[in-house]
Amino acid sequence: MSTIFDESAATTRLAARLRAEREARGWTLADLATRSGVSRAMVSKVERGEASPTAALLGRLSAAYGLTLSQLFAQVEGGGRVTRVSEQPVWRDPETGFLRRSLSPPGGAPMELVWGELPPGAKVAYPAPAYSHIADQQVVVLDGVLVITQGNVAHDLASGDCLRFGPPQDTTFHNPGAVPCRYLVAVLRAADGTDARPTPVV
DNA sequence: CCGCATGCGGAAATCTCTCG
DNA sequence: CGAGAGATTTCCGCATGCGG
Repeated sequence: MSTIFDESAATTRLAARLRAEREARGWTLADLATRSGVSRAMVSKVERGEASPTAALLGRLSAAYGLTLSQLFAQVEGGGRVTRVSEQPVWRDPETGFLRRSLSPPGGAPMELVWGELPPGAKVAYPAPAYSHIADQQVVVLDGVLVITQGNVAHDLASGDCLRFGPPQDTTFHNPGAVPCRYLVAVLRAADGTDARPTPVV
């Protein structure tokens, strides 16, 4: 019985991706733990698929790699110009039920589209480093209401409203409504040529 | 308020690799 | 082949959120 997506398969693929990224850099678990601020034990569990990382944890790991979350979720294979909905990498935050779908076809384009669904009352927090490799990011709300808080500034968004993100700050997505909030995110990656040395994370 | 489930981190145990 | 060092996994306890 195939659903639109398979979350356990997505978790397994993400785990493999995280390990591959670490090994490609020649980092040990301790190296990654130091750079991301996540404990060695937790990194090990996530890489083995024994723990489901929260959005905040994934944000820290992707920042340590110098990748956006979209790049982390992107399938390595591919190259077509169309990704069918059944092929789009999906990830659900176990803590909040937040659903994230990478829409853009793989292939390294600097711009990526991401689909988000936030359950009623749900709140997802991303640490500032998660945005450190993004040149520009804009969010448009499709259905429901969304409150995006950056630093100590809250932006109330309703259907059709669009927010352009500022410089990297701790950011919270909150759906204060009674129905799920659906929104679209356009991400422009920072052009940072050689990524041999990711920006150190505070 | 209590019990349960889950994410998380510290410390200990175990495994792997290198060198003499 | 054995010792030592480093890397990885496992165990255990704490914190938090949720439902009854």
